[in-house]
This record gives sequence, C-alpha cells and structure tokens, in this order.
Amino acid sequence: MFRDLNPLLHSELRLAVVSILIGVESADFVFIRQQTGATAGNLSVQLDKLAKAGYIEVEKTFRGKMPCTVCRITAVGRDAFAEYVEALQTYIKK
Amino acid sequence: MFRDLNPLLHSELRLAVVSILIGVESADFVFIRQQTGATAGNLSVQLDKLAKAGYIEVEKTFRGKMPCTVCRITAVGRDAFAEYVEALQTYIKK
DNA sequence: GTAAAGTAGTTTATATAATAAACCAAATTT
DNA sequence: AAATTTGGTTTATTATATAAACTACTTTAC
Repeated sequence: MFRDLNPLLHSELRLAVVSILIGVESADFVFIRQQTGATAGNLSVQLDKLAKAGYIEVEKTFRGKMPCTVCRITAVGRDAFAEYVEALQTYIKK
Repeated sequence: MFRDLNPLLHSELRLAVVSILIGVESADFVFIRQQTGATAGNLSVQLDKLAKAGYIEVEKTFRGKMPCTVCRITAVGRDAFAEYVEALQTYIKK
C-alpha cells in the first residue's frame, strides 16, 4: 500500500532546495537561502548531502571577488524527485 | 513561497497512520501495523505522539481476551492533515 | 592603512527524532 | 506445564535537523 519515501528528499529543507532547482537552470547559495529562509549552516549541510547523493551539482565560483556557490539539479536528482512525489501520492491522495 | 510542513505529520510512519485513519471509522493497532509494515515499538511510540497532539484518539479495549488498541482520527487531526497536504503542494507542484 | 562591519560560507556541537532491540503480561499451542 | 505467540511498552541506539561558533575574505568608515 504505502511506498517508501526517499529519506534524503523527505526533509523540509532538502525538498525545498530540490523543488527550487527543478524549476531553474541553476541557483546560487544566497538565492536558495533567501527562498527557503534557512540558516546558512543548515543549508550548507543539506546541499552537501544532496551533492554527495548525486542529486545536485555544486560549483564554487566567484561573482566578482565574492565567492559564489552555484547549484544545479542532476538527472539523478530529477528522477528521485519524481519518484518521491509519486510515492507521496499514496499517502496524501483522498 | 514555501509553507511550513507540520513536523508531527512530516514523518513517514505518522503520515501513513493518519492517512489510514482518514479513510476509516477506526482501525486497531494490529491492522495499522500490517498496513504500514512498522515495528510494534515504533508504532507504539508514534501513536502516542499523535494522541498527545490530539490528532488521534486511542481506546484500549479487548477483542475477546486479547488486548486491542483502537485508533480514530479527531477533527483536529483531520484539519492538520488537510493543512499539511496543502502546504506540501508548494513543494511538489510542477 | 587599519579598525569595524558585512558577506559567503564551513565546521562543530547540541537537541530532537526515528528506529530497533529488549522486555513484559497474558493467551494459546503442544 | 513448558514453549510459543500475541499485543503491546520501555529503553537504548542511531540518525537528523538545527543552531552556534568559526573562517576567510571584502567593503566601508575613519
């Protein structure tokens, strides 16, 4: 009856991050932080987990002289998200 | 942009429990355990949390000579679930 | 030019949660 | 009547989320 919910995505912040990245070509640390309202520390940790799972790519660059961390979703991440949403339907469908 | 996800419902097992109870008049411990595949210990703990939050009612009775723990969703639980699902849409809507 | 404040993060520590393992009491089976 | 099963609860362990503290660098104000 109930499908497993990918624990990596079943986290408010990581889900929000992936949800953002699904819709854009890329997004930087500061933008994601603003959109989610997360603390920098928490965001840093969660981006790392998503990156280690291969769900996102993280590129460290500079915008002018300031460091700028750019994130992109990967095909793996996209698939995982789609599967998570599908599994979730078994819990929340009327 | 992102609505808060009620942490009490944002748990695979508690969400499954509430999801089951939404659809029936009542369900007992053994039935919920079978449907969710949870261990008895975990289920016991999570039912307790839902009960303490007023999301479900737990009635301890007997079926014949065997103890039987019957659970029902409350109006509060029903509302919380509806709100959780709505908030979740902001994360998973395309 | 240097002190103070701000930006963009990372690392570490702590609180909370999920889960499993161990346990208990009573019923059933052999 | 001993062993097993049922229906749970309690306790201990592991994992997770989060905040606090820190680092490295930049910009601004004196």
